[in-house]
Amino acid sequence: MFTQLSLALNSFIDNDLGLAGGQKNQLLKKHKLHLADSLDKGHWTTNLCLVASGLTKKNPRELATKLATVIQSADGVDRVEIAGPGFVNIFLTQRAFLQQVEQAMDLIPSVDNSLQKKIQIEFVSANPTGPLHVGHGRGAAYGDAIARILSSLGHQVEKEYYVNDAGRQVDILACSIFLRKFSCFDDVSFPASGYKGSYVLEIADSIKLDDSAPNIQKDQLCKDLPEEPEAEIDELITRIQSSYSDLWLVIRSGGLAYVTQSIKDDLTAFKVEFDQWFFESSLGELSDETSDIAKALHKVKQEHAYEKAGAVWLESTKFGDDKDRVIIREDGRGTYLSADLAYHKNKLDRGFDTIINVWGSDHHGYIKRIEATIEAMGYNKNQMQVQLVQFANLLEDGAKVKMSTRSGNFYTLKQLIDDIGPDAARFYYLSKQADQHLDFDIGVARSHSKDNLYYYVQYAHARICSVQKKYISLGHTLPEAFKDFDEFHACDDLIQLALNFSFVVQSAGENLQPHLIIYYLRDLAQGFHHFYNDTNILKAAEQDQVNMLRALGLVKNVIASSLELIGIDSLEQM
RNA sequence: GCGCCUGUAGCUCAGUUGGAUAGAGCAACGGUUUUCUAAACCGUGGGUCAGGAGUUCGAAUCUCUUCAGGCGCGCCA
Repeated sequence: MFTQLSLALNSFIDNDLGLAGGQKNQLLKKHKLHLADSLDKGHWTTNLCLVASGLTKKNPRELATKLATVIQSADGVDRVEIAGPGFVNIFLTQRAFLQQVEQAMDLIPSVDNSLQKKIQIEFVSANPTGPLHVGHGRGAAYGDAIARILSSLGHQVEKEYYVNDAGRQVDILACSIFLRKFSCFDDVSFPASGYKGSYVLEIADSIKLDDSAPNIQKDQLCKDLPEEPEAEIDELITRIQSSYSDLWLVIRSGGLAYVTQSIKDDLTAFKVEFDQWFFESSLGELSDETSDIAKALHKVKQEHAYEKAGAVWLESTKFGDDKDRVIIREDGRGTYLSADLAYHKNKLDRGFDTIINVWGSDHHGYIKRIEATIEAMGYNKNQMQVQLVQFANLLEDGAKVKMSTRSGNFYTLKQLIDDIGPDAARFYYLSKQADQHLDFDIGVARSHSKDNLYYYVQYAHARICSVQKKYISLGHTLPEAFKDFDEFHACDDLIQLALNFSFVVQSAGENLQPHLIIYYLRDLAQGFHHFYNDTNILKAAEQDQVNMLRALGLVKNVIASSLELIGIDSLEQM
């Protein structure tokens, strides 16, 4: 129906408005044809005449009168009303209205071939230095949801995790494991900047050494250390690397492998699977001229960099950054930015139309910088889109759950999943726009009470399943089409809501906002519960039963599909 | 100081590419079950959309400004 009505609108635009090309394009872009939010405004409604009146300087209601006659002649249109300042409300015949349900079976229309894009989404990308905590869960749920939504719309989507395995943080982890494995410190004197979580001990235990126990000179290693924590840990790393180089490498790679695997396991439990794990180390060494990182730096150094105080600076201010940035340190090592620059070059060279970076919102100051490096390398910064995800406050019965990483004592994502299940967790992570603060109350998520929106939605699905079962047990088969439906009105509101599904998905995809689906689910579930309480389906006239079951079949599919788009399984019974 | 984000009902938030009387959940109060799952439903009260000015046929939405809050501003990652 949408297509037919669009055609009618277009013919009106072409034949009756007499607009020049530029104005016409503006009109095509700005006007809307959408499902009415309430049936007393018709089934479909358009603001075309209001927008057109601004461009043609004609009275919107006069335009509407003309448009009404054009639409009136379209197939399936019962009547047309002009409302308010010039809205055109379109009422379909009941037959045409319900036939939309049959057409809606193909629930999500793919975008046109010409608009299909190759998209890469990079998300989570937490440092491999410990288990994922609940803060990471939101990024995981968000990235995975937009990946599902975009691919359902017909885009080609690849999910990637960037593993920072080359930096100092991993050295600190390796050092912490080393110190634990050989009990170099007690709990009190353990270096303040080391990782102190109990998982470090687990890793230490898991690493089996081939040789007989190595002889570690603890006194030598631990004496005369600097007071300052950062300097202390750096000094320890240096000493271990030089005195026990083979052992260091074994522990470092073993620790990294262990943590990476545990992150993968946690994500699997959360139903997030990545297509690609990209290791920072694969970009190579700066000293190796053939490496990706050396080549990328070479490229920007030629035109957009200079030397100052022994370091190499990128002229990022030329590309809108606040200040220039160091890319090669005084001591010759690269900065984090240099690795990221090479990583983004690598991503863009892989031929994606769009790369989406999902970052914690504390990184927002970094956006301009990375955009500048992308432009400095000669790419278009608009190919990259950064989506910020704000950290979630975890509450338990109204009180904040402590998340101290320093002590190593924190609520992990795995614990959350074990506690309330991956589905409820995903649901609540996505229940608010990603770049805004979220208060996530575990008590509510766990409860089986009416404050729990997750169960409210699932209950609607389960209730439909239950009615269907009962209906089948009475000897019927589920209808696949409406029957003699010209006068069937019992499910009008519900159907109107369900038909909106494909528009919601499109909007969620265009704006990268999965929370729109959550709110849609709530509205749809509400519409269903309302109908269900109002109507005794299995006591209705037989003809109506068939049609109700048909309508509920649509609603059930829409709920299940919506949930699937955010990575949640629908419940058949509760 | 500079930059980004936020301010909507008692609370938590939708609605922000300008559209029709600003919505929902919770909380409060009052109802609904011999009936397909009451994890549900119905009703009542509750708002200067932070304040002010502007643009427009029309502003919670756009512009300017004031106030309040959050975050970011390393040769860290």
